[in-house]
Amino acid sequence: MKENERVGSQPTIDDVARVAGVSRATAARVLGSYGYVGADTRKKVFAAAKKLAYQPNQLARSMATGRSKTIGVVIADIENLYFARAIRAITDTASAKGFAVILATTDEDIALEREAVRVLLSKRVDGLIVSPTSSIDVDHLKRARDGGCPLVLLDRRVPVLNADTFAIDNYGAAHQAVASLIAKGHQRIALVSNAPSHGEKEYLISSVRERIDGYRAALHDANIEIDPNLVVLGGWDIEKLAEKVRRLFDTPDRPSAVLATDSSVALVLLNVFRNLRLVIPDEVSLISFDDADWTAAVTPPLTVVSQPIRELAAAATEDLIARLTGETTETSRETLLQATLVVRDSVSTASAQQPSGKVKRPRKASK
Amino acid sequence: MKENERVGSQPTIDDVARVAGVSRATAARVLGSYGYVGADTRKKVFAAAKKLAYQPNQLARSMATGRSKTIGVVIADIENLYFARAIRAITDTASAKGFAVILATTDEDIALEREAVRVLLSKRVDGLIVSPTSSIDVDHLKRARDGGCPLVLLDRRVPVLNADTFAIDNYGAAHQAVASLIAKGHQRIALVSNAPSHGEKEYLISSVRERIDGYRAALHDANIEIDPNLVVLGGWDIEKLAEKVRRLFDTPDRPSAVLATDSSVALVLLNVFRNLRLVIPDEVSLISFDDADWTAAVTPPLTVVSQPIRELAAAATEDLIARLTGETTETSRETLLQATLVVRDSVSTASAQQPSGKVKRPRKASK
DNA sequence: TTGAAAGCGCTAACAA
DNA sequence: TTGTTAGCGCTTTCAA
Repeated sequence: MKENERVGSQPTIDDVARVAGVSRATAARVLGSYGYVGADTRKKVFAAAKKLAYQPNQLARSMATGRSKTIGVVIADIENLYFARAIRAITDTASAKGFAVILATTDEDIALEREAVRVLLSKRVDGLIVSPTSSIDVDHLKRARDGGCPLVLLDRRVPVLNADTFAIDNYGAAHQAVASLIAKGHQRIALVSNAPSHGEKEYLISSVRERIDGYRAALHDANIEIDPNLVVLGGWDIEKLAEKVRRLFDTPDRPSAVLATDSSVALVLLNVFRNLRLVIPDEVSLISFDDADWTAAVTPPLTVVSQPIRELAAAATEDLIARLTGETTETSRETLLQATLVVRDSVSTASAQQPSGKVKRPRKASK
Repeated sequence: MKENERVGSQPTIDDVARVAGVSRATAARVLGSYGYVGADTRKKVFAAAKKLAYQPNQLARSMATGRSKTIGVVIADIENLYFARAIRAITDTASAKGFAVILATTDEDIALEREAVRVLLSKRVDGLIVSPTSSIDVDHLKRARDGGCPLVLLDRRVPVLNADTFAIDNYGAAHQAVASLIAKGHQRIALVSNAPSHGEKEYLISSVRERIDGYRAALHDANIEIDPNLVVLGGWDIEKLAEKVRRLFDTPDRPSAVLATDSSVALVLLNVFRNLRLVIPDEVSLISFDDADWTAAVTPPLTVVSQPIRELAAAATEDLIARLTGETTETSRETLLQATLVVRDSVSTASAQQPSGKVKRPRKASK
């Protein structure tokens, strides 16, 4: 213990100034690297700072400048690999630019999302990256944005918010996937998602809505009649989803192919198919969104729609930080990245599939 | 725009006080819910606060109180499901207690870890949860702790730090897994990990070190000679690890069973085995740490060591917050949770395994 | 029960 | 080039 150090507490800029024999303002100038400072004054200050192991207090700095060098990230579920990758890209990009990341998780619960935004705002994050749970219930986001907190949307679009948006071309991706199925002769193609089924179409998160639209369009383009029963939505409830899927596939005129909107859904399907003793791709073909690391390791390796989520998230973060730094166009823009179909072995031509002992020809359909 | 609101800026407690017609101190008392305040004064203040949509500035509050209601989490890689689950449990637990979480990722790079700790400290987090990359290079952690920032270790132990630690009983878990393999008649059992191979044993992160110890002990207990070549370490490099594994298994006297220290390693093994056309469990048995969601979906379903990481992380967070709140014993303690072996179908009895056309080296032992 | 005033550690005019 | 000083928004003695 020496000089003016008080026990326990960290040294402040005043301590540094005193040890260096200069005024606080001067010390602040060299430590904050702004303004003019004489060469040897600077040296003295640095020496003092090192001697005291001075670490600037970001909190105080934030108070004074009004900027916290922190961004808030609001996302549904970090255990979902897709979001985990996003968060990883965000933290990497942010920390490379000197920003820290406060993470909040909502579990697709709008109340939690609202609360998360409130907390982040109270911590005075400089900006927000959010993947909104609802396309409708966005007042809290609007307020944040209007209150001066730059907002960037990731993965999901909310046009009314008029915010910079970074998303996948979900329509195109689904269209392409379904078209590839059709090209293989499939006609009865299902789409399975974890999203909520209740409420109006507008309530669906944009990614799922767009995938359904792409799915429909592809069928329509091929003059295949659309059977609404083939779109199954789970409402974020894995058990329920599994049950619905089981019912759909436990019939003679079951779909011959299915598109899963994310890898956790694919897992559910894999499970159901195993229980039903349906073999992929001989009896049912499968394409899933998300190139999760395990999709290539199962038997057979899964054909997937690979989404460039890392690039997307990195771009979103850079955009946000650019806005924070002021280097920005005023108008909000939307960035759409293309997904790519990674063909592996979970799709077969429909004609080669086993009708599993039943005659395929639909009779008077029994519901 | 009405009254004294300034454009853009958020209302402060002074605004509330003015609108309510009381002093700032009084307003602060009711908004911060401390001290004595008259019933109707309180009502007036609340009314004013609601009218202005007042949101307290946590930054300012932190400055004044010296506590930020934020904890820092330093972890290797969020894309690893194990850590993703940990982070999820941490954020859930923390936010339930009113704490936010700043996340930093190190990629097992000690320099990044040091930098992350520095940044978190400068943001004045109230406490730190870290899963240290090194058992040796921990000065930055020691300094943080000594500097008055409570520190809790997660998943990995560093005895010299003398910090509260929450970890799995890795020794026991590995011992049990290997013993179960031995009980099935396996003798040549490999252990494969992603951890770095260079340097001394002490450099290994504790989890892997302990698993290796448990593995050795189980072999030793069964009087099986230990072959150092059967422990392969990858150095966080997936490609290199795959190559090493390929070499190990592309020989006639390849191991008949293998223990993977995490699910990403299992993925590597699955890949290598597929290329080598080794079928599980007929030709090689596999047990992996981590009950990742996909492990039950592959063929065959994998026998795994399920680690209660969520419980562990939640307990760590609660412990940290308890320390922050002062309800704490002075001494540091260690919490060890048991892992459980989830038996599925990736292990067969050694005698049933195909020697893949080669004559098995004659051995006396057979129990 | 309330108010006045002194900080928390830093930045940023404004003077010197 | 450097120092003085007034905040940032809140908490918290100490008086009243």
